[in-house]
Amino acid sequence: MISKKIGIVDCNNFYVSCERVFNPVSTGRPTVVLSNNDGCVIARSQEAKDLGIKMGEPFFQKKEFMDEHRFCVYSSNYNLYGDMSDRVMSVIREHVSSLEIYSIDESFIDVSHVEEKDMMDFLHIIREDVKKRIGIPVSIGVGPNKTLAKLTSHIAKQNSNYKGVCSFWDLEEVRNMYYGIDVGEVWGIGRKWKKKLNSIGVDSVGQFVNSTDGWIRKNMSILGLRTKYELLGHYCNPIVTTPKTKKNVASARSFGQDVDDFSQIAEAMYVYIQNGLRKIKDDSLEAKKATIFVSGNKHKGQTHSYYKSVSFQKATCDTEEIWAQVYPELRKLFKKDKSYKKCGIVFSELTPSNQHQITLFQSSLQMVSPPSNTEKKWEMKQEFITKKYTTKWEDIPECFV
DNA sequence: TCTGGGGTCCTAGGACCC
DNA sequence: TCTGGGGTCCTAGGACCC
Repeated sequence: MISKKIGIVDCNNFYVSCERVFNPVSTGRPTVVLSNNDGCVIARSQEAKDLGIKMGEPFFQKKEFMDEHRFCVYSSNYNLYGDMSDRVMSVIREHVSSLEIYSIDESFIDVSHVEEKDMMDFLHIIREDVKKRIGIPVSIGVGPNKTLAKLTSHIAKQNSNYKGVCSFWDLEEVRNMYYGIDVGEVWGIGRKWKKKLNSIGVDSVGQFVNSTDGWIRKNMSILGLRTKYELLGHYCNPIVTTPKTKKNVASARSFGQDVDDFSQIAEAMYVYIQNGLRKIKDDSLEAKKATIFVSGNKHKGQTHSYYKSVSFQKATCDTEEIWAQVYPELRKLFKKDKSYKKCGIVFSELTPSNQHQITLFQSSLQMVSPPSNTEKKWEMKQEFITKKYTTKWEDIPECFV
């Protein structure tokens, strides 16, 4: 069997790095990017991490601290990050034959053709090219499979001597290193499984790979077992270069404040439907089913959450057609004596838009007019949003020489 | 005042059929 | 009417990822 060489290219502190390309003032200063509604921290610069800011920490709890330490704070700007991501990926693609975009800031690459002795040089070239042309720093880890590529890139980040790139084949005594790495660092082992493993005395990667197949299979399903075998060097999880067709498309948001007025919810839902449909149309898809939901503010102990699925007669991506069927259900879900913090829609049973099923009995739909504009209490808070530097003409930075 | 959003996969259990 | 086993399909829930 020819062994594979798989790499993971990972943008460092991606959202922060994107902001810094256009706001160099934040370079060197502790910097964070906030989730929608400026709710919690979802990206941190190294300086912010060093000051103890945690991933997912509520912003309002740290605001004062951040003011004191002269933080740069940004609302998330997904137009910018999405476009910067596309640019990073296309530079990487120039260097490899096979690339899987795994998330907005990560891609797996197949580098099986590169000799082990040449690997580090090869990785440095990619890293420098992305930095030079796009301005985004990346880390790269390479190993015999995805799980080990991820673990190797973790090792690279822990130790600055690696200068952001690390090859499994340059590491000595890998299996011994496993005893020094927390099992929770492994890709595929999350909080719950880590806790379960700890409870039987398994704390390190080394101990995990020595756990029995039976226990892992029973407690962590086939996925946990696959992770163990990848840590042992097997190749179980192939690179997927053609993007998988989506199975679900969701559009949901928390409101800027609690809302108890049906017209507000209806307007928000209408906007989210349009939002979701835009994503569906971009992929040339249509939906046969949609699930709408409304829910209370869980941080105020409100646990109410109501949802309802609607199956359409035929797959569609027509806003009015969907609204006509969703609106009456939304009306029924809404309870007058409750307040709500979030609503949304998940489209499922997606099919390519050119495959039209002929419907024999098309019942006529009672169209429902779109909601009229309200004062938009539901709109999300974005106090620190930057411009669409790369995707909107008016926002393109000017350069004075 | 203020606590994100969008995905995938696997499994157990219920419904239903023969 | 009662009784049993096995197969398939669907869904909700739970785990994971970023």
